[in-house]
Amino acid sequence: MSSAAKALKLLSHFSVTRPEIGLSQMCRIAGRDKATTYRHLQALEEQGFVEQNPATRQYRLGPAVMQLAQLREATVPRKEAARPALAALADATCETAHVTVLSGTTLYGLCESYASHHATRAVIDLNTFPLHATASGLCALAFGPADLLAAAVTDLHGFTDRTPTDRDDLTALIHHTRTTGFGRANRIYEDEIEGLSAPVFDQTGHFAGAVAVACVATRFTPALERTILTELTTAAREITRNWGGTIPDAVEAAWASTDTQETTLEPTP
Amino acid sequence: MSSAAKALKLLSHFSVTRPEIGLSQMCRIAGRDKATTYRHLQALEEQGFVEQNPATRQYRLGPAVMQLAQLREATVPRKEAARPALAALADATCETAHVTVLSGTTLYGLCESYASHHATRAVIDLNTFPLHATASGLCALAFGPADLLAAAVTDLHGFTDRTPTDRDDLTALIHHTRTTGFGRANRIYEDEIEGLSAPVFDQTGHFAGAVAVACVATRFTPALERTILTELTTAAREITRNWGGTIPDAVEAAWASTDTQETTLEPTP
DNA sequence: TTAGTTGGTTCATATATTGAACCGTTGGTT
DNA sequence: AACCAACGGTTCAATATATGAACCAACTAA
Repeated sequence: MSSAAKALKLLSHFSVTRPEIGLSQMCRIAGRDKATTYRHLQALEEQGFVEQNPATRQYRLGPAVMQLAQLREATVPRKEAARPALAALADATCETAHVTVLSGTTLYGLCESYASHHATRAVIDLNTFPLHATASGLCALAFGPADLLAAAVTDLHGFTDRTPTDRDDLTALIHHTRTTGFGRANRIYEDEIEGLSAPVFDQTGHFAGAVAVACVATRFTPALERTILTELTTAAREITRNWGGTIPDAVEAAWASTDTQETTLEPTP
Repeated sequence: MSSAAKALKLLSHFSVTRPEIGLSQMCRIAGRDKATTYRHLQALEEQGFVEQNPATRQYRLGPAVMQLAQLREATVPRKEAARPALAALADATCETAHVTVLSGTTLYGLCESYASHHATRAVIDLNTFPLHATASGLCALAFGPADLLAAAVTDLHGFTDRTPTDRDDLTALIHHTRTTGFGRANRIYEDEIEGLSAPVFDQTGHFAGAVAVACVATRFTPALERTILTELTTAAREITRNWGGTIPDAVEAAWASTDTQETTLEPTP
């Protein structure tokens, strides 16, 4: 791995639950030498990607990322074009909704929308979504470029005892995703969360990302599932349109067949 | 310079007017070797900081920055806390308003607000603001940490024939900024733009950034200047409050004295 | 005092970066 | 069609650059 990549990777260790990280702590998290980590953080700080909290000396993300994000959104407006549909989705399902975007073989979170209805919510605290263990990831594998599967199987980490940890389990889930048009993560990432997702496409005609609902498992009923699936198709269509794409016929057909069945297919991984 | 820093620097060459950059073009802009640039772009792409436009093969900012920005804003909410005041400022002055934040010795743009009133507007297309040649920069030099001046004088690039290009001219402008409480960039960055700025402070009690108005020079009248100065103080106070800081007495005093004078001091650089 | 943190620094070692020269394509011109 | 220039991408020897064990100084808790 290039030195630049190593430095960049440090940024991925920040999260909502750990927004500030000290030098020693970062060494442990990243598993690298202290001197190296320090120099990398210095380089990042020089460019404004991190800054030190003057009170605690801990590092946190810097202002440069704000500016780059503004520019990215001005160049490729994805977030703004997804937000209304996402809010409507969260509102209609009373559960947490989010959108992911694919770049290369990595699935990034773009934005979330939390429903105000329930006190307990699914909180999205992921920077990159594991392809094999999330509903969005399954969508990517099912509808995205073929090389994703190869990337995914290099690390089939088991998050719960239902996580698909070998290639056959995973391909079964992918197949299910393709035939129904929905990604389904029934407690395969977290024990308490049921995830459902639908693919989104952009102007190139290729898979661009996914829109998903993360539902607290205890609230998950067949009725809610039907609602989520219906609303997911609406949201996926709207976001796809806003991103300048169209839903492929195969996906629309899959959705149509699932709608008529109105049954919960629950494949055992 | 570290290899990581070199790679990071590539990102700063993207701008609103140049959102996509090809490999060869990037080599020319960055003044580095093609192989090196290519590897750096690869590393950046691997981490999602850039992506290739599939149609043109040109590179543009990637989705990872969106996510980092979301996290940064969740950690240190600056943008959201500045936006309303900024919009009000742009609205009241009918000119372009923006907010900058200081990190280390670099002044970054945080957000802009454009007034809908006029067809010709000042467009903010800067990623980092030169300290010696912008109103915000002068605020930083006047009210920020002492080491900024040393950093500024290392590159006193002359943007217009009014840009202060030696240390004495610059210190005179800084002094003027300190006594009036406003940064003033009368055609020292662009010939057609008059800039006025006021400092903003955060919970550490130190200078955190500046709020500024960039006014098309032909519209700049003493009456408009008075309006801008008044609105600037309002905006600076509100943003400072939202950022958890307080305006130092010295600055408030400077503003008060400037208000009563109501004269246009125009120092010749 | 001691022992264990922390953020930050040094320097010899050797590993990872560098750039000139090199491909194969593409798109426009003659 | 042949040509040329510019493009994105690749190779490999030379060496500049990253690396990490050991080392500070400051701080905290026991």
